[in-house]
Amino acid sequence: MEEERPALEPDASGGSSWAFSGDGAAAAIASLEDLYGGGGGDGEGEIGWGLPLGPPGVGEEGVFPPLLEVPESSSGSAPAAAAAKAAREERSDPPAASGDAASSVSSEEPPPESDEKAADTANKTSKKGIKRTRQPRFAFMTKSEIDHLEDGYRWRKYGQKAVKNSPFPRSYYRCTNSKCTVKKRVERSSEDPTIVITTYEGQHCHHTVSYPRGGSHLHTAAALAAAQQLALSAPQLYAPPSPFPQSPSLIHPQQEQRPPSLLDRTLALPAVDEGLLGDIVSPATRNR
DNA sequence: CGCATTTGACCCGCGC
DNA sequence: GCGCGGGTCAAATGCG
Repeated sequence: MEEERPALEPDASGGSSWAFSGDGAAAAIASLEDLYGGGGGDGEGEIGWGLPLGPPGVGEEGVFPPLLEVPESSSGSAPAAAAAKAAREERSDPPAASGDAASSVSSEEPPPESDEKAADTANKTSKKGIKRTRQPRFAFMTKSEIDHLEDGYRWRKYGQKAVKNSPFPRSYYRCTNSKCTVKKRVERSSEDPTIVITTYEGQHCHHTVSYPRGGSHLHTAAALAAAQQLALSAPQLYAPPSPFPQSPSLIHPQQEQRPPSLLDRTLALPAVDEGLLGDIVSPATRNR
């Protein structure tokens, strides 16, 4: 099985390092989808998988900037939490500032029915009749020992929940920037505890901070952020009218002298509206 | 003192 | 109609 060597090959350099080959990307993802492959994926919104486009330079680390993001519109079922979230989000969401970025994002998503629903829900609660903007999501799979990877932004944890079918809890983070409505979910793969799945939701309406905490493992995580920005500006994926503050400097974070034991590779996954893991896997890939 | 994290409770939509 | 699962809030606590 040499030719079909596992996409992920533990590197001898640290045990947490993985060798990666072009084709491996797909395989890696395949394996992951195998982990979450729940089945039930129709070829709805076909999504491609991000392949390692980064130069071999970062290969050792395994940073894969390219990422996919999925329009939630394709999924017929609106996330239950979404509506609920919607109702609450406005609660204290300063549409003023976020409106800048959020609005641009919202323009790409169909506010229609889901919004209607949300509105309906919001209506019930009254005083919350504000339309909520659904932000695109980006999921990344990173092989790391730590859950919360530094990505150049400051996050505040606002919740943690146990995930069904997974011994690992899911953590919810929110950008500390009051004007930023970006959220992040972090959870570990139940199948492979060494893999951390990070899902970003929304776009930062500000630049990264200067790593106040000494951003150690910032390299890959930063790539995620960069990739996120890239994806947003990628015409073929999405073309938000308002460009977000890109951080070119993050695109090649290899300069970071990464800490001893951290992620070694990151895969970009499309996160669908339906959920995290189960949906992260592209239906197309699932079908394979 | 301010900020971040932790943890339990609550809310909501969906599926059965 | 009920139960389940997901997501968020808010009070309490700890740390720098």
